[in-house]
Amino acid sequence: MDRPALTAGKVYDRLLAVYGPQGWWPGGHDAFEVIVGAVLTQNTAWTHVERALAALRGAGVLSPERMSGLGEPELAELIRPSGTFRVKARRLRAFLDMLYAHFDGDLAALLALPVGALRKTLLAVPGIGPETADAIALYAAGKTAFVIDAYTRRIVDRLGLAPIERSYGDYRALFTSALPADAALYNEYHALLVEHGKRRCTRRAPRCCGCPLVDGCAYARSSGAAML
DNA sequence: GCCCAGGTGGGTA
DNA sequence: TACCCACATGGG
Repeated sequence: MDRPALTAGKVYDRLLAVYGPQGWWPGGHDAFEVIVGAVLTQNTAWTHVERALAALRGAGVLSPERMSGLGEPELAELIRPSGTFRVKARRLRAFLDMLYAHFDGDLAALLALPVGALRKTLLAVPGIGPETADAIALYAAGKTAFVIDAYTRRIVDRLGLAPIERSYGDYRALFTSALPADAALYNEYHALLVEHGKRRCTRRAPRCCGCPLVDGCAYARSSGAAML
C-alpha cells in the first residue's frame, strides 16, 4: 500500500465534512412510527414511506393498539404507496403479534431489552431481517447497533475493505471494532453512508472523480460529482 | 419505458 | 453456500 488505509473513523469524518449532519430520527420521534418506517422502507425509497406513514397517521392507526385493531387487507391498503404492501402488511402484523404475545403490547418493555436480546427477538419475527432489526434497535431504541445496508456494502467493497466472509456480521464488525460504541455516532454514520451511496457515480464512470472517500480527488467539490 | 429504492424469505442447485 | 426470484409502487 502506498497510501495509508482509510479507517472507519476517517471515512466518517470525510462524509460528515461533505454532507453535514443528516438528522435521521434523532430522538423525539415516536418509537412505533420509527419501527413501522423501518419495515416500510425495505427496498423502497423513503419518500414513498412518508406517504404511507401519513396515511396511517391520517387514519389514526399509528400506534400498536390502533394498528392491531386493523385487518390486514385494510392495513395493506393504507400502506400501498410504499410498495410490496401486502408483504409489508403481513410483516407489521407479525411484529404486532410478537409484541402482544410476549410483551402484552408494551413497546417500551420490548425496547428496554439489552441490545442482544432485542435483536434476537426482532429477528424471530418473519420479515424482520438483520438490517431492519438493527435499524429498529438503533433508531427506535437508541441501542448501539450499527446498520449495514446495500450502500454500505458497496462503499466498503469499492474501498477495498471488504471482509473475507462477506456476511452481514462481518461488515458490521468492520465498523463496530473501529468505532466507540456510541449510538449517536452509529445513527449519523449510517445516514451519511446512505447519503453518499445515493450519489454514486454513473455505472460507466471509469474512475472516481470528486469522491470524498478517494484520496487525490477534490472531495470538497460539488456533492453532485461522481461518487464511489 | 426502464431502473431502482434506507430488504427479506423461499426455492433451487 | 450461492444465486435467483417475488414482492409492487412511484420518481427520475
